[in-house]
Amino acid sequence: MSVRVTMRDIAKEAGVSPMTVSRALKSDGSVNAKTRQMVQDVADKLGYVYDTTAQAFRAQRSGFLALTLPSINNANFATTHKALTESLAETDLQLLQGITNYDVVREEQMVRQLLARRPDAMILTGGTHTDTTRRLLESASIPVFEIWDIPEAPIGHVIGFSNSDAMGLIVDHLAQSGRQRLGFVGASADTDARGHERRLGTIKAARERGLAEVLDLQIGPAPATMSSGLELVMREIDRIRGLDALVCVSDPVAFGAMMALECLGLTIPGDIAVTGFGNFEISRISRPSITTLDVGAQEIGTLTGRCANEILSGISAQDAVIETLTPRLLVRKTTG
Amino acid sequence: MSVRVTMRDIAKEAGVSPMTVSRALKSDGSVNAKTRQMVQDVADKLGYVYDTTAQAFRAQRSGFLALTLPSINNANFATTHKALTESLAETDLQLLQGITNYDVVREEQMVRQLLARRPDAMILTGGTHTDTTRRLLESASIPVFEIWDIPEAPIGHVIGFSNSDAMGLIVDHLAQSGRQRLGFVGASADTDARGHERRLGTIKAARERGLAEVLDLQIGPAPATMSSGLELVMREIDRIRGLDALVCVSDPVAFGAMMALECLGLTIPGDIAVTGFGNFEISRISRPSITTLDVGAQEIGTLTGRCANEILSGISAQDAVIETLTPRLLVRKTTG
DNA sequence: GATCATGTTGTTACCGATACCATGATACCG
DNA sequence: CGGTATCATGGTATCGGTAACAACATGATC
Repeated sequence: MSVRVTMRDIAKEAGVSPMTVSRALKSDGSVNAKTRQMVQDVADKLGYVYDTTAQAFRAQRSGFLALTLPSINNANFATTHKALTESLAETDLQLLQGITNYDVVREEQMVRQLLARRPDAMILTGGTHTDTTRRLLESASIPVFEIWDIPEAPIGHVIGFSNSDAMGLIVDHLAQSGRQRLGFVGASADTDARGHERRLGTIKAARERGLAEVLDLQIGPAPATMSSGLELVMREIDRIRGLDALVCVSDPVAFGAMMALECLGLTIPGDIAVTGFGNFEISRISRPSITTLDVGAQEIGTLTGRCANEILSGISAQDAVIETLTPRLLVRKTTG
Repeated sequence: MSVRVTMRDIAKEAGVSPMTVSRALKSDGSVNAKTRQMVQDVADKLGYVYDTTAQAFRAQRSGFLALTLPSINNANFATTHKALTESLAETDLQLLQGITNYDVVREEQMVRQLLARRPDAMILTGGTHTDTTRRLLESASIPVFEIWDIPEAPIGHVIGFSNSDAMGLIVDHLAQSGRQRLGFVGASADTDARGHERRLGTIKAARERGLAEVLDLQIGPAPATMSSGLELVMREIDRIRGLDALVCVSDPVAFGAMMALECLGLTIPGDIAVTGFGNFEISRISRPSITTLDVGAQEIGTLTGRCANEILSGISAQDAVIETLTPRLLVRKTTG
């Protein structure tokens, strides 16, 4: 059984031409019902498996939708991935993904590797890329989607939200509940462009609302995890004691920070408020539950999938889609 | 720029044959250094991107490593995925994944779709499959790996651990610390074969150690999440009050359950012990930290990647590899 | 009976990269 | 100087499915 069965084999066995086999298996209406059934039976008998590689090659259309993600180990991106997969379920598109580890150089490598598979479209998580990446994508002449961000210079379609503006909602809420001295906890600027946008947004919003200068607390290179939030608080507790709110770049970081704060005897939200980002499950379940932003990770995936499918199937025009989502503030127990 | 550049185009522009272009770009030693450089320059100038689809078609070898995962939104599988990706980084193998949603019928669809891409090997998470899936894989005559489980009837290679035996470690520990009346929290049997193995293992171990019959607490269909752990405790609190240990199918479930228990006024581990499974980050960071099992999710990925690469590159023989890992008990604060 | 529409099947060429073999050029040997 | 090894390059065929067109049979229509 080590040789593979092709349509030619089926054709020989069934006594028809390969073309008829092709038509029969594709349920092309132009083939006689009896012939189709016979071909189908022979195919089953021989254990035939369709060869998408050959079809993709011939049609010059791979059926792949390429996707880059910073990390697979992040519930937010996983949600987008899941929604994307589901909104593609009815189509013949298949996801082909590359993990960039929050690194634009690695992203470039992945884009190169993905483009070599001739995807029908490319979805990039994030709006920061190397020049070469941009060049590669432009000359690939396929639809490009940038999601999860609003890039300054979009390559093609955009489905995301402003990380900077989003922080305004959080800072507003903190200011309204009387907090004045904020600290921001996030990964280093060069490893997490998205997180850095949140940092800048927090600083800007605090300034606009007349709060004290934001204390910048950096936890090292991305990804920012529960552990990094916990360790940062342990390390910087002296400076943190002077604050009345800790704005965290994500929910896991907020949770880690909260565990450390409680361990050190501070009460939440009494002594200090804590906010997260992303509406991860932990923020709803933890005690106290964490005030956070829902950015519509699922909606991003669903919209992107639908939009990509419409463009690729020619239903909608190729005009650049710019879809700006508005994050939703979820006030919970960590901000009193 | 909408037509794609092929080796033929480069050949014409560089005044050589397509064959020479192929050799030059592949750094085949048999092409003159000066010619190679010239070809390379022309390729760069034209913005050429190699076509892996054509290469795969010609070579009858796709370079794909197909992988099925029950869920993308699970830190344990994500860890395996990451380790697998990393151990493949040096090779020319590319992961092609399908999400099964803990459903063997969906797995069959995914396997069919993945096989049509002619992968060089197939990695299945789990050891429970439909008959058709087994048949498809057998006639595909490629190396098959089943990971994360020890299947009763392996299809090919196996890299996993016994979910049933693993629970013995937890039950032992609970028994030694004086717990007698255990409850098991997990998804319904038919949606999570792996979780069900853990249920059976717990029941078996409790029986062998002379503990009370295990109370079976089912949270509905997989996946088992923090929310489902929390909701189950809220719903079943009356029966749970009679227990002195809650054995959970995973760390997130344990965390959710713990939050609910505390909310209802029970102390952990004073009133009731709680255990998790999988050594998710939450189990180390939460307060109290959660006693759990580390099953070597990373090691599974690394081993599988290395093994697949060795077999595919002909370094090692095709003999069936059966690699049984031994989970490691991590005693933390939820079991006093 | 000739003409034409319709339904079904077959033939040929092609997608892009490359294995295989052939060929020409150069170097080196006795 | 003829013969042969070595190096560099080219020509051709091929992988599996399918678009485009051709061919044929059948039945309907005038």
